[in-house]
Amino acid sequence: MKLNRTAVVLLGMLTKGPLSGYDVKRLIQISTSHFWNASYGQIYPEFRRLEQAGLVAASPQEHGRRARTAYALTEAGRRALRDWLVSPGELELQMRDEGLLRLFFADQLEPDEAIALLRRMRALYAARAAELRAVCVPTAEAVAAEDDLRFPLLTAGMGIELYDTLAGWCERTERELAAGA
Amino acid sequence: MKLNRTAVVLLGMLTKGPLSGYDVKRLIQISTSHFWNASYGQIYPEFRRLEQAGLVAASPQEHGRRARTAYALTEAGRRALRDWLVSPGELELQMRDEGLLRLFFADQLEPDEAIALLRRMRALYAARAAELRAVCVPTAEAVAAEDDLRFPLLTAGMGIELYDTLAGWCERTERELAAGA
DNA sequence: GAGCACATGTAATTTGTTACATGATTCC
DNA sequence: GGAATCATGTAACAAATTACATGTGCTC
Repeated sequence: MKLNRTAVVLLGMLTKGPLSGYDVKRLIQISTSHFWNASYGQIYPEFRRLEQAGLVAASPQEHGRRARTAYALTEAGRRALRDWLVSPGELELQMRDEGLLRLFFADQLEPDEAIALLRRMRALYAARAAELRAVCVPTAEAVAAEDDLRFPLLTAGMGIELYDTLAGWCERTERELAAGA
Repeated sequence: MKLNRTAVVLLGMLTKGPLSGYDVKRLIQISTSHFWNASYGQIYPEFRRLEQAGLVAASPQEHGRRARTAYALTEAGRRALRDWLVSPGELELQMRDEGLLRLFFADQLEPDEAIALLRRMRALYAARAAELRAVCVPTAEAVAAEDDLRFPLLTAGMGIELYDTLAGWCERTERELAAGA
């Protein structure tokens, strides 16, 4: 079975223990969403496909009176994940930044409108950096105890550096534009 | 008519003059693709929708003996673009970085495999930075002459800074992991 | 007992990629 | 004249978002 990226995220999240679709979505939100996101509409169907392929095992549970399905990684699933992690080929790398898209066409705007746009962008980057900082604090403590959050902490750190860089660039560019106008 | 992002890219590219689908694709490749991409499968159908909405006007041309359709921005199109550029709401911001995704789950890897991954990532970031530098050189000269490439040059500069930051982070992290192992 | 956050999922739609088909032009 | 590249487009498919439907438990 050829793994798509959603499948990879699901399998990867299960390496720490069984999870439901909802659990995974919540984990993604605070961790990988900054570089790879997935919605319910992808998660639940993908779990079923993975089960059919034998890469995860469903274990129906009770949650109040409501049905709930948690999935556990199988040995085949763990192997498939490892194989994917070391597979060769182009690493997909793609960004969608509506702020930059607007800025690219900003010669259609008045100077003050362009500056206002840069401020909006900066606020967004700063907010993302703050989010990541918020999840990093408890994570850093947990890493001291056990080591398996090391790489999540690393990627979060990269995100912080990235967003800080972007916010800084906006600030400088705001000043440049203000001076030029 | 509600503009989707592909429509915005098309209208924006036309502000400098009439273009065919192929022309636009080529322009996107060397400019916006770093923060907003579009494929032929989106471009050609979107041009037809924009024409039906009266935001662009088709002018069939000869290109050798082969048919070729170039589109020009109409006044309505220019207005729609401007309206979108100043419209409020969340700015979409999303990244898909397969390298980071792999790194996030790298506790499933051997230390040297993780380091090899970081090297692959760094090579990719460096290549992207180099691409952007290559288009910046001629652009910077053109800006000196006329001013309407100012914002494209600005966004390219941001891209360079971004990719340089990421490449630098990889290099540092490679060293850290090597020391820790 | 009304409202809200938590929780689980599906269906419809939109968006985006990939593979294909075709022809013209250029360079060797 | 053969291969590579430029050029124009469509159709099939895959991926992703959004809106919806439903129920539970908590708090005011």
